[in-house]
Amino acid sequence: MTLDKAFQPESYESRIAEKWEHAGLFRAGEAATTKRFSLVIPPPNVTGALHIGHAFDMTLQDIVVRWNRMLGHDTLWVPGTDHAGIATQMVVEKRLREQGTSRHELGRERFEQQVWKWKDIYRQRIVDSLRRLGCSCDWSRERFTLDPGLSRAVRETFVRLYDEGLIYRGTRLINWCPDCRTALSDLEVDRDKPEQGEMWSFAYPIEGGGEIVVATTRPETMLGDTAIAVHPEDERYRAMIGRRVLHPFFPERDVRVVGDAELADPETGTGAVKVTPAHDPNDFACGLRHGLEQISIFEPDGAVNAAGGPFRGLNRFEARKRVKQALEERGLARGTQAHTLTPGRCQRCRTIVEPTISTQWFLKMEPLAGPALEAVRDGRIRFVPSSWEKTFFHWLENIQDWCISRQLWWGHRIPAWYCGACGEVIVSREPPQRCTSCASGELEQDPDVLDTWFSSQLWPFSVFGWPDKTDELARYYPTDVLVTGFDIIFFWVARMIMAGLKMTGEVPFRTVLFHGMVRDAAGQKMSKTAGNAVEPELLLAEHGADATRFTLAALASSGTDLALSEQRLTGYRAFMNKLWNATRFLLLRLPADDGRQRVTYEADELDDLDRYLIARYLETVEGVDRAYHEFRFDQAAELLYHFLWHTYCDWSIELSKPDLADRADGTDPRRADVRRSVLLDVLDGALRLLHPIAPFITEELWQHLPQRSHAEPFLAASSIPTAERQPLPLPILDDRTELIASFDDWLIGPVNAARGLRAAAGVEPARKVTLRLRPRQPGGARMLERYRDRIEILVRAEQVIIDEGPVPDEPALRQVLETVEVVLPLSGAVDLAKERERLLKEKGKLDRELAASERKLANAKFVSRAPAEVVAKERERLAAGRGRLEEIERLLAQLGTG
RNA sequence: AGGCGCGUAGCUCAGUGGGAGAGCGCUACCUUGACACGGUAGAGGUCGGCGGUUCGAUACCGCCCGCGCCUACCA
Repeated sequence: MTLDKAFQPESYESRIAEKWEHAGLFRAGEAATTKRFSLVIPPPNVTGALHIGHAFDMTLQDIVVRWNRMLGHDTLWVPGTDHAGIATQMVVEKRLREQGTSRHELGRERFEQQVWKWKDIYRQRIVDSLRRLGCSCDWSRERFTLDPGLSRAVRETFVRLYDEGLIYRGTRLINWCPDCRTALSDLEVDRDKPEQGEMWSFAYPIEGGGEIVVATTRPETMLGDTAIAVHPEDERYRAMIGRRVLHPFFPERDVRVVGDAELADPETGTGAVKVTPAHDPNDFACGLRHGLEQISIFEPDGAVNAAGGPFRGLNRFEARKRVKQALEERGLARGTQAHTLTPGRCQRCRTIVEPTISTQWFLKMEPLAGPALEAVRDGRIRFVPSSWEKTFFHWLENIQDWCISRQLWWGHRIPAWYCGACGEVIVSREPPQRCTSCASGELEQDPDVLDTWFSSQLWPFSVFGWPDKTDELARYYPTDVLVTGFDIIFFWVARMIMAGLKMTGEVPFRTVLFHGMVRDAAGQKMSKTAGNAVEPELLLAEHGADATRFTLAALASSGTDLALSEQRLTGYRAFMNKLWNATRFLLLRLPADDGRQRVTYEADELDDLDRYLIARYLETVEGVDRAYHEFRFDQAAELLYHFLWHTYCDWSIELSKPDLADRADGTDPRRADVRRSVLLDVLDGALRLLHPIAPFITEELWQHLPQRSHAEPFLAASSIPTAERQPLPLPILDDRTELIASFDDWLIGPVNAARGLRAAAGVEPARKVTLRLRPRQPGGARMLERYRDRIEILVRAEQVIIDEGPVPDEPALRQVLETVEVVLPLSGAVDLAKERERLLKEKGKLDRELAASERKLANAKFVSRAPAEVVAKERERLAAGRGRLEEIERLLAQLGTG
């Protein structure tokens, strides 16, 4: 059972995914554990395939999920998808257009069938991608927002909120998309780039003489003007208040000058504002204040309606031209000025939104916002990072009612019926048979559907069967954590909190982990139109799921956006290959046949290297454990990368090679067995630690390791080492700090110095050298003696002389460490000038450091006010530095004379 | 306009009141029996600027500059 020479993720990932699923590892409720851990997936839209942002979000979730599962919790991750009303309807309509038909031609029922087909295809693709990414969801609990159960939750919520008076039907100014032909909520209106426009002025003649000049960016709306507003204190216009102006196209219309301190600002423009109550939010409010007539001038598609008289039938932009033209012809144009403005655009189709008076369903938000604010303020819900709380508070404190009805065919139909006989509105969980008021059977259901987010906000409990009091709901709700992007903090997170508190009386989750957005290598937003979007499927195919996940985890630092680059991916792919080969090395060094177990060993059998490796491992366990606790996946990834590549491969494996080599000489077989077992146990532990981030490769490699027991058939279902609990029989060393320091001082330091000298002298890598080590501390010779053999290997020395005697005057390169003077004698000539330069550089650096130390210690305030240990440390630094300086000066003197 | 965040090596980013780190990239050398998706050694930074607090500031505070995001407004 050996491994391929290079790691090839495609050779095992799908096999492992199947094994996991077949074994039912991710089904919650199977383990009889007391503590449970649950979360719900932010359901991807069935609009299309998974994008890289999803892959990132899902990777973070799966890390949390796998980590919890390995902690022994009954872990449930509920997967599912979202119907995404407007977005999905749009893509399907686009498809229909390409096929030369339309939803209107098909009719509602057949159109809905088409969308369901679309949904089936993309749900499958999404689910496949999630599996491929390694997501350990409980697939037996997959949900879709239009499932019967979830639809029932939507109706239940609607009826309850209606009965309480929180949901109401009203005629108000709403955001209308003339292209999608539906109402939008405030959040679905984007204001992106400022655009160049004009401020165009024209005059309204005043009845009885004179004129009043107004400026506007939308001249066409003057067709719906019903007043001119001026500031009541504005001297220029005060006398005109109450006067009638003559509408150029509708002279019979009663348009008057009104005084309105809120709308009119004397500083802006001419100080006089035209008022179009039916097509502007501020004008609408002004209209209510003054009882103005609201004249809607557009059809749902944005064309001018009958109220526009001669301009009827023109679209908004054509109408603008023609209105301007007509006003010019009448001599009423009064000039133009360049003006930048940022029009509101439909989030989905980018069409400029038309504020329109319309009858829609609304949800009162203020009564819901209070408890949500409270839940975050008092810590029942924790935001990570907490900086998002302010944003959340600000939005909820200024919240507006939510327009929840949409003029779409794809979504949850509004559970309201209208009586054709008496006009009664009946809101009901189930379709009513007769009018509750007049008993007529002539009932018609509201044709509209609800905003998608109305159902999404119920997701954390609707997936568990709410409103029924199911066992699942009792066990897994409230969920523990929600992992999502900050871009939907208002759309989704805030609304879930409000809905959860309102409908269940409990918070929907205890912690919200916000992450940033995935950008391209240059830090630019990814978009299909810009052509810089990365398909997760391609990444998985090219680098494997683990390298992709590891990259995303490593870049996921505290909620900020991340720049994903190909270089990063290849780098971490190389790491996976390194890990693969380290395991391969161990497996190749195992006894050929029956002895493929890890022997048990006693703590006193461990040598210095075993103990050093274990010490570093335990250090890593603690760091990674802390990082997972704090959702710092970047730190976990970094610690594991460093430990596995550098500590484990570069030092431990390299130093172990002689012990594990097939040698007929007197190598102690017991020693080799112990070393192998330690290496295997530490690797086993490291694979466990890494598993939440890189599940496939760790599972594959772990399956190849000789197991300590068969109690844990899968790594995915095994336990993870923590600061408190070690699943492997490694000793908890209590002298870790000393072990590590000793290794660094007497082995790693001298080896690095000697290698540096080799390189400085230009010694060919293959050439063996003699190395002289002169301990500079008491007991140093004994320490060096301990590491002599290992130093010999790593420095490629044929001889290591540990020398406490007087300094031999030989041609050599030297480096003075705090603990050791490392001497590389050279049989050939030493380039004296070069060596002098090297030592001078070292001396220069030391001089600067010593000067700084001396200055500090000469400062009476430092000595008296700084903590004693800081002062002591500084004194030590000074003493050690002086010692080194003396040595270097001695060497320089020697060079000068020699 | 208000709010939030960022500015540290060529790039992407960690980090801490007590002489700055990582990954990648770069340079030189090396096909050594786990791995060239590799190894060894190196170069590279007045931690955005100016003030303040402090014995000591890259870190804390204030102001400024630059960048990004969010909310609001935009006759």
